[in-house]
Amino acid sequence: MGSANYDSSINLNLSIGSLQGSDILRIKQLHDATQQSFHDAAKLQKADRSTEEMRLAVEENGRLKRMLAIIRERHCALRAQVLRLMRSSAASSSTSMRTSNRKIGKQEINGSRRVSNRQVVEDSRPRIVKIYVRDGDLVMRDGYYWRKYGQKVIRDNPYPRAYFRCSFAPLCPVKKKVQRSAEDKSVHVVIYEGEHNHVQPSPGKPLNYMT
DNA sequence: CGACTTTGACCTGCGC
DNA sequence: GCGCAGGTCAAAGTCG
Ligand SMILES: [Zn+2]
Repeated sequence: MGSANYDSSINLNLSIGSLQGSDILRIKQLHDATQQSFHDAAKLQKADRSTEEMRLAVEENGRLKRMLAIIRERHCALRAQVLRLMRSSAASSSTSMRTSNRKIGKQEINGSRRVSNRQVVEDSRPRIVKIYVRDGDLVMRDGYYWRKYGQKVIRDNPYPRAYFRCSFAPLCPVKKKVQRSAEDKSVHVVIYEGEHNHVQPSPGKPLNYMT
């Protein structure tokens, strides 16, 4: 069931400002543990196919599933918190500008893997948050409900840009644009615009997804 | 049947 | 004013 290359689909590297503390570390550890367990489970299933082992594997699978759900929920919560933080810190943008407004930590392609991930390019009054999210094929859940209301092909970009509106509250003015990076297909550029006027719906439950 | 996508048409700001 | 590019509308379609 679980595949050995599962790690490619869960790639939570949240590195933002000063928030990359113990939370991310903990999630990473959980993730690694899950990965290890997936490996073990796969090995078990392949090694011998006695029903006892099978039962154990199924049991393990259930536990792992639960663990994964927890991880996902925490990841979702963390991401929402990051968004909130960015928005609230954007409110006090009078004297102290943030770090370099341009490129913060782009990609340091030195050895093998790029570590770039999320960066804020926040600017302007009406709370615009731009996020570069890289996560293979993990569904992008940010804890809100979105209704798609348009899609356009942007010049010099082979991939279309999708327009979403927050549909949790009918009066919520928040909009969201999603578009893929021209070069790296695994990078989505998400632009949040506006501020929610309602509480966040239950995080981690059924939400929309897109690829 | 209601909520959401899809998709072409329509609108708008901007440079020429 | 015209044309283009980006943003939005809304009718028709899809799904549970
Ligand atoms: Zn909202």
